Amino acid sequence: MCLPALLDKLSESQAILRSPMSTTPFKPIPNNEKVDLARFRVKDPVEWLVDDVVSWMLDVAKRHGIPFEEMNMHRFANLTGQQMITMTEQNFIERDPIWGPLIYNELRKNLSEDTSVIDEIMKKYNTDEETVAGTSIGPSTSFDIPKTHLGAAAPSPIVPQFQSLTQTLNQTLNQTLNHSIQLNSNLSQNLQQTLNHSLATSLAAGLSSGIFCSLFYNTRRLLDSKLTVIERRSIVDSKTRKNREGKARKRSQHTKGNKLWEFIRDALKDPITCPSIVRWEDPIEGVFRIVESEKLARLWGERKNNTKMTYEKLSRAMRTYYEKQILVPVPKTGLYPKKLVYKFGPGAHGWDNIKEELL
DNA sequence: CGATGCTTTCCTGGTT
DNA sequence: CAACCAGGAAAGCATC
Repeated sequence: MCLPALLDKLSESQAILRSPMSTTPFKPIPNNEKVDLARFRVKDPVEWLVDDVVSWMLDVAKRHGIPFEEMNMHRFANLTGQQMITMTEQNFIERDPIWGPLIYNELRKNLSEDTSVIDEIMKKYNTDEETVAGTSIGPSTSFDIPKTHLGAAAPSPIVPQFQSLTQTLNQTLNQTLNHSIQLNSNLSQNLQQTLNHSLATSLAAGLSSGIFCSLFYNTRRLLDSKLTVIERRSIVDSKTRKNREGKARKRSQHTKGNKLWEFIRDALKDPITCPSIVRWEDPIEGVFRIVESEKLARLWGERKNNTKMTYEKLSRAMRTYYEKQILVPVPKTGLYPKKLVYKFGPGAHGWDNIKEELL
């Protein structure tokens, strides 16, 4: 995230507000530092990052002829779309007494039908979170999950599928979290299994991706709030791995994070490249597909400053990962396309978001 | 400066 | 037939 860069943009935005939004996409390099002021247009509000929120607000200001400096932009500049969706009109007014209602209404306009359900859930989530915020965050052995979080709530318009899902998730979470108190070393794995379970269940229930994103996001926040410092430390300690002889592992080489599989993993997280160039086929299993092979090769070449990179060469490098189990063969189940599909293996890490955030 | 790890390049042959 | 896959061999390059 590069808020300073955004604020720099804001200071230049007299010009931005006068001229039409640029429709020229930025060079699709993952993790680049540029701020695409039009990117929010191609995303659902629920997917907006902090940059997107600010871009959107600039757009609102422009459309309504509001001098952007009159908006309390800084009061919104640390919010993601997901967080913004959870806010009430009053929350908007608190942040900007003058333009709050307008910004609130503009956001409502952006939300699709699906998000009315998300909204309902998130409102409930917020209520609970305020309660949680008032309690001690210190070490605790209680992992009680607020009932209203996960479905056993007062009557609501939430669809039956969702209620069923959230009940399942509630049970699984409680089981896993309580079990993890005794088995700290397995905490990370358990959490991951829990989330995988929730994902599998939601997919099985045929829920829309919007609802799933909301659920997944809530679950992550919930788990985060429940993890104690001690537990986090135990996870970090477990990262200090040793080899089979018990000796400390040699410090890894090529620490620049410039490995091909990391580049692809990061491309799968970047809305600039995913799903247009690479996309998940099955995020639970780590199965992904290369959509635009030559474009991906070009991007990889740019990253390595090698204009001669081709997909043939990139794929050869990919195949060397089978030995190290960074990639593993894609199951021939017929579920996936036969070409351009790969699967992350135990040697790869960080492709699972929850794992990434916890470690 | 050598060892090491990670590609990169080239290649042959097979599959879709 | 083009595009992709599999993997051997060797070279290149950055880092330790």
